[in-house]
Amino acid sequence: MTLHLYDTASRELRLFAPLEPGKVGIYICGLTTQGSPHIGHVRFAVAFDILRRWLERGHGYDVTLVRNVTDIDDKILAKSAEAGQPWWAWSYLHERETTEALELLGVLPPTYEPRATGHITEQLELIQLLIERGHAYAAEDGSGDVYFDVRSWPAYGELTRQSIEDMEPATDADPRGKRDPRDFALWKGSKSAEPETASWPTPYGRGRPGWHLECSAMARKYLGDAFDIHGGGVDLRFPHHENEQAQSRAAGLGFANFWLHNAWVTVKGAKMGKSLGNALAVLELARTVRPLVLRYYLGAAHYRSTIEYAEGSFEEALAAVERIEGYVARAREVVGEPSDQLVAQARALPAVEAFPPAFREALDDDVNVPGALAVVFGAVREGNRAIDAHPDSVDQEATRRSLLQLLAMLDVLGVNPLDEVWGAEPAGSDAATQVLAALVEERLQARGTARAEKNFAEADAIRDRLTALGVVIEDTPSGARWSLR
RNA sequence: GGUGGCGUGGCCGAGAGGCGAGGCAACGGCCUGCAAAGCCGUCUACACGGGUUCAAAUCCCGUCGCCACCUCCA
Repeated sequence: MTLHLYDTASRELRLFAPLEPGKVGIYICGLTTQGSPHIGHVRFAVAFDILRRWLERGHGYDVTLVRNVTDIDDKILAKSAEAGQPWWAWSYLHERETTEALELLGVLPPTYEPRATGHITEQLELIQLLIERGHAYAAEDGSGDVYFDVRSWPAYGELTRQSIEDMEPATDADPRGKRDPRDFALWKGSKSAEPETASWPTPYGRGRPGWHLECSAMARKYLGDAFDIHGGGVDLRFPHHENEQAQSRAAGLGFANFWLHNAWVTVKGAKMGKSLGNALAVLELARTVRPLVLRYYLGAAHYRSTIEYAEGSFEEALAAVERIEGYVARAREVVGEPSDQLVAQARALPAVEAFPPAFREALDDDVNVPGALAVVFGAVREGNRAIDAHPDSVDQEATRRSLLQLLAMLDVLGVNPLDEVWGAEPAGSDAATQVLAALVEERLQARGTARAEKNFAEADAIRDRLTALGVVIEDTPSGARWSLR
């Protein structure tokens, strides 16, 4: 019961305890609505999905997960203009694509998903508070910009341990009405080239949200002045998270208790990016790689370790997934219960019964998924061994317990092959599937007859034919089993 | 210049002073008519150079290489 998480702010593993007993508030940055998501973009969602599931299933916390959508920023305005589309259409299109990608990967929906443009009032309130407290000012050049005054906040830089003096001055940034080049925009005055719809009236003139303020305002609204965990990708530490913390704390809010940051997905050592030409778009990839395999791949490494994508990475993940699925299928045959019932029972299992100590220890140790997977594979080996030991008289009750425990563990990691999110079972109830099953059974009977007559040429021909069509045959003591590849 | 991180077997990827994580691949064996799946076994690794210690992949010092962030970034 002692969960430790690596807090980026203190750079150490800290014992996690919620601010309010039994409840955990999490705010995550990351939804990209500038373009279609690639697997690097969605890693954060998988990583924090596992944390969220563990907090709920392993610790029984009531989790409120807020995942924001920053649906307006410089890039969205620029890209949509380039594409000749309204910025809001552009943003919403990509928001939907991202949501689709995350659902495909079995990421549980957040409790709420607030949009920056839906919280203008809350942002203006926060600006007002910062101005009153002497930490923000409206630009004196009449641009309508409002800046955070970094010199007025001595703690500025504390999250990433940087001192203002050592920072590279922003060479490309427009100094405009800034008192200090490192001051950042809370609010951006509308420019003449920008669409009318991208601005809102304020006491400082028409304008739109800066990049950081929306997170502070929305976290405050839904999670309170202080909340438990703030997450996002490593690259967001500075400036985004540093600025969020500065503006929230300067406004007198406690803000995040823990800062968690996930690492990148890289290709040949370089970060993945559309502009770099090495991006693997999730929705495209999903046409050739099963979503469950993608999910396994993205979740299998520790969240703070870089995942290095290489040729064959998905094949490896597939092999691992098939190893798990192989045992699940075997055990399910022994147990003989429908998968939805098994999943429900595994989910209803009390945490102490569901999770072996080694599994619990691994996830309690800063969400050590590789360690947890080692327990999973150990369970798979044990289970296979138990069935192999007495193939003719398998202990049904023991197999059932082992299977439920395994499913519970897989469920926490979001890679439960029986989970309905991965789609219908091959042995589904639709007409086409039933016809297929009947036809395959017929061929298998013919093969069985041929084998009984020791006509192996004929038997192998039938098997080869089915294999070529994508039907995998496995002989078991109780007869041949088939599955679709 | 500042800040943070990384270098582990053929590959991926945990661990963090003694006890061979795990997955994939390969090879050998069991099982099988042959396969497939499964099981058993083999491959005993920690960038380099010093140091501390009874004991270092792990701690300390140095070196080399790689990456991220420093106001667009998952």
